[in-house]
Amino acid sequence: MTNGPRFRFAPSPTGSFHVGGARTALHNWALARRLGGTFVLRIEDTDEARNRPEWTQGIIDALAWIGISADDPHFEGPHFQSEYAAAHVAAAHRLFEQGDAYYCDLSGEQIQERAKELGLSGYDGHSRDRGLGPGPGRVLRFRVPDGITVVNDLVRGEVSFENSTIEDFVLLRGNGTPVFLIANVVDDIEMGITHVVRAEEHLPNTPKQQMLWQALGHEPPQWAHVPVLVNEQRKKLSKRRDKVALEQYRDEGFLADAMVNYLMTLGWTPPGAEESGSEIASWPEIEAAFRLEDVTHSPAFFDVKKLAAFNGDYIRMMPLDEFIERAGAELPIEWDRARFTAIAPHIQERLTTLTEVPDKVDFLFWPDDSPIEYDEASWDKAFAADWARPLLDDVLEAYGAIAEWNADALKVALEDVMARYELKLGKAQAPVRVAVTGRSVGPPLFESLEVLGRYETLRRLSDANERAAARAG
RNA sequence: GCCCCCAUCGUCUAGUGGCCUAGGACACCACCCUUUCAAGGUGGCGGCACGGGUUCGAAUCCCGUUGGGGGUGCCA
Repeated sequence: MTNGPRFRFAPSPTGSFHVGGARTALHNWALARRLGGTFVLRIEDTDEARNRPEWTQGIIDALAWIGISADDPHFEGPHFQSEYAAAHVAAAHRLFEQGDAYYCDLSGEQIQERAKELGLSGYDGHSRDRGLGPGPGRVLRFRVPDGITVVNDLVRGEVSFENSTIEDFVLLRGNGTPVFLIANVVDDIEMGITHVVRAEEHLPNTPKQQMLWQALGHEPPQWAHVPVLVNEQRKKLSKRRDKVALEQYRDEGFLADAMVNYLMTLGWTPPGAEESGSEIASWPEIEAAFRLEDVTHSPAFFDVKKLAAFNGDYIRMMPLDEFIERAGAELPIEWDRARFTAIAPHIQERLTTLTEVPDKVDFLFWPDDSPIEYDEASWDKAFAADWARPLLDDVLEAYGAIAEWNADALKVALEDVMARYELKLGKAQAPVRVAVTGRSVGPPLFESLEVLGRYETLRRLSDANERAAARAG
């Protein structure tokens, strides 16, 4: 608990954690920490249709993954909106008693009919002065006052709304339960929230909420509406169409640091990016520099390609032992760790995500004497030239005679052979690589052979030789 | 329909009236390096939506147009 400004992040539990939510959480978190304030987590669980207890843990875990730790002194919560239901209702009743709200007994169909007749788009304020009291099936509506509501937004400046365009919105449903608008405001008031930083889609709600704050006798908070994240069609990222689950990116081998860094570059630029020629920035740097005033006003496309580029950078920046540990976790349990450790430095700079690791090194873990699965396209290309088979033959002989089985010796031996064919290393290594790994691309060849060992290397070379002979014949 | 927001390279952005012949990042292309593939280096392609103002001067200010997006529930 701190005395500074109080921010809040108020997701509704829906099963997976949206990357857009992660971004706004990060915004709130950066500000709360830098300003010596508090990040309040509130679970908006009042919609019973979509709410399960395990979703809450999912949110906490997701936040922890991106560095928003419930153990941090700047973190408060989780609070549950459902636990404040009595306060929501009480506030609504108070509004009724003050005359700021009134009951209405019109059904949805009736409202639509009236609107159609009157040429309006929504509720016409039919019950404003009918003096109805509470009763079953009656909703409580807020009496929107005349005038103009000006929302002061930290990212957009002043946004004004003509109150006449805002209909008298519902506070309490026919069954007496509160709706989001009032629940949200009452919670924010109860929790002493000073800054509401959320996605732009909430901007149209804001005048209504501001009126509620005022009617309830409080100064509205500082509002800030950050632009939404969109897909390639420029539509708001949605769970239905788009890949938005943070957990999914995590499972696909994306690093939290890369995700956080990338998310923060959407709508904002880390300091010094232009001078350094890089948008890579550590969280402390980001936290120290992030300001709502600097956030862009237009929606940003969530570009997985760029995320992947960041991820590759972050993998390369990892200390080797950390890389070995984390990449090793992606490997099948039965694969020999020492063997992986030996090849690890050679694959670290060749990755985009951690989950690619097994495919990069699998040839080192095939059981001895098992048949090699060749990629046919690679094979055909590597053995197309007529020198390929004789060269492989010579390499097999030369490697059989190698005294010290290490990368340098293996390279020298191949260079001796290829000289006879007047080939360059780039070409000469191709048949050897395909023979041993089954593919035309992979980690540096001689290091791979060193790790693979003499026995398997010779055996695979020999197998390939036979196959090449069979095909030639 | 109505309300609100937005508009710089394909994408993310820098830019707050002269420093802009518009800068960087991702992507793409070429070259270099090279043991394949990467990584790295160098270079290139590519943008201020349009039209009016204001001003000595506009990417930057104003108006309009067009185009996008969001909201418009007894969901959150």
